[in-house]
Amino acid sequence: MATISDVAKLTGLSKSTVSRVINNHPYISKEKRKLVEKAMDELGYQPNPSARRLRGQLTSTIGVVVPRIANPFFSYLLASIEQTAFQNNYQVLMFQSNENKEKEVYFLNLLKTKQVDGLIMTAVENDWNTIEPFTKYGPIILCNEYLSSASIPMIRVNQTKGAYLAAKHFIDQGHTKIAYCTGGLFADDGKDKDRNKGYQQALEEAGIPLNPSWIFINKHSIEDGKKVMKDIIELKDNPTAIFTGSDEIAAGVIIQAKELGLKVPEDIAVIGFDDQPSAEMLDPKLTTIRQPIEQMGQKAVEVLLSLLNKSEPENKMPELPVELVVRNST
Amino acid sequence: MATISDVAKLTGLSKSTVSRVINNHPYISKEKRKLVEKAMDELGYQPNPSARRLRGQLTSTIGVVVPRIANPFFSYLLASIEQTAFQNNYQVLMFQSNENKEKEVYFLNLLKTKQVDGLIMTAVENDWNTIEPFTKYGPIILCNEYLSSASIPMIRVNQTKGAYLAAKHFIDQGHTKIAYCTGGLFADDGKDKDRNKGYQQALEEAGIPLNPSWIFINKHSIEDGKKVMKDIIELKDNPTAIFTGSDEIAAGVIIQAKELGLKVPEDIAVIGFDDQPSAEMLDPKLTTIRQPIEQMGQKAVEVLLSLLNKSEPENKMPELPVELVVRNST
DNA sequence: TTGTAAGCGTTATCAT
DNA sequence: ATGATAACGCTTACAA
Repeated sequence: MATISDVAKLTGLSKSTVSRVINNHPYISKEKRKLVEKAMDELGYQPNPSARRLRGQLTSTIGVVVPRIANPFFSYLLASIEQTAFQNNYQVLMFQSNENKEKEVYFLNLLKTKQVDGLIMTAVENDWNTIEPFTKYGPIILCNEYLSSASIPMIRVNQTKGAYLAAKHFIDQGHTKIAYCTGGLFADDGKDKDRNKGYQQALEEAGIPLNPSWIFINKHSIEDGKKVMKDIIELKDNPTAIFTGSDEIAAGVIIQAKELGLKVPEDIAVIGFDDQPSAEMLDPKLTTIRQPIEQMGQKAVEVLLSLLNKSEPENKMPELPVELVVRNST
Repeated sequence: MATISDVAKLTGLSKSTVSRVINNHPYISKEKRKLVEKAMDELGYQPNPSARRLRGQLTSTIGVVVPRIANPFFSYLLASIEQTAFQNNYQVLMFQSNENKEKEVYFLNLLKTKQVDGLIMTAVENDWNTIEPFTKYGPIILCNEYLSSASIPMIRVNQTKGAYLAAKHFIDQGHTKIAYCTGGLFADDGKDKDRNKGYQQALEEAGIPLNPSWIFINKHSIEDGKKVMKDIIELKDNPTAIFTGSDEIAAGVIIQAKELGLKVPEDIAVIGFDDQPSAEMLDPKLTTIRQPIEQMGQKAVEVLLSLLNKSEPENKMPELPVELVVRNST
């Protein structure tokens, strides 16, 4: 590996001059610049990032925490983040928290040791009190996640509107018995409160009372979706429509419904959330709420980088738009 | 951030002694060791990885190159790699090549600058001559990818057997007109030659001649699958079965077949490759070849780490088993 | 415009 | 068993 000294030696100049060329400092004669550039090329020279980092200069790596990368939502988000980061000459250190608090803390420590310059968290497991102390070592931002107690940038979509659109769509179609799944609890705080609010709001506007036996909490996977459908059919009073928290749950619901001999949407209408490729694979194709995943990742990187460059981002709390995509499950 | 000097100062010992404690050197009195450990704890000391790296010591990051992380196959693979790496105290720097040769070279350079200690490539864009020179900076291994000209470890599944099983399954069901999709070319070398071989072998054994108009090359996505199905229906002589190169292509084929009013498997039987969650979402559920993705990622990390520790891995070229999963599309 | 030298946090070598 | 010191590759005062 060629070092800066090799370049200096080859050109007969000092390390400082070479460094200045590398870092695009002003006040360098054109001829020496050319000379240095030629030498760097010849030697295949690349600055050593560890040295730069140690010296307190250049930042180049951002960390991204996802719960599980195999979840398509997060893999799409990561794809967008990596791409945007790369365009800005940043690399991405990727972690799965696996919904494990200790692992999350381990990652946060990487900020402390400057392994990463900043952190994008797409989900958080610990509470804010645990995370807050790490913010003094580097910027941490939330993307997709929401923490009401935190005061750091959060990139998110208008979840309330998403849930509202879904419920409203059902109501417009004449449904009044509308079930609801959430990944968290049906409570007034927590990350799902916005969606809960949207759902409630639409019902309220239409004068439809809430039926607690149609609310399903802590649902995430395809299997959960199947289970929900099984539970629904056991109810005395069956809902005619269900708004699931994700396309995955929706998939489970639809698969199970068909297995039970039910017709979608005639017997039960289904709306998902995310608009993943699987939405098109399902039969009937899934009506769902589209999240602007690509935009979310892009925005997250932009905000983080502007924080790293000490310039305040224009908007630290952008709220990205959601959209109802009507297909055949409603 | 506390440094080693802070610890030295607090204990009244030298940096050397502290360093020895950190690195578990022998010949340290129990009492000083305790003393140092206590101080490190108090200060919340963490060794600075950049410094260690610069000093040519400790390694802790592996790089993983995938084509597109949003592709479920690769997101599952990455999930497994990250998890295994974490269990071994390694971090994962993740890159998407986006099938771009230059970006790939950029990543390879990270090995040169010791940003990553080793590299797992799950697909390669450049040819071996371009990649080979980088192997002198650190171990590079292939996982899922195969390069006949290379002599580095390759973790892969028995692709030949996978394709053979699929074709054989069709034949056993009485099919003789069996179409085939590949991500590459239908040639004697290249990454898909093993699958091509398996397909041909099964046909040959059954005395079925190859029909070139049923061979589709360079197929990858759902859209490609739809296109293939459209092309098939235009043929004078229609195949009755198709072995696609991935579950994604299979999804496209099935979706399009239904749109064209064809019944799967009655009018056309379909087999995918991978066994992704989407295989269960499709209607009919997809018969497919299951790859042991989790095992692949795990094995890849194990081999890479043993290379990093200079110990030869027991088996540098493991070939993992595939399996036919019969569902309703055949 | 260019060069000299100090220092970032570690660990290895050489003393003691 | 412990300590002093140099070196890893880089950037940045400061000097010239």
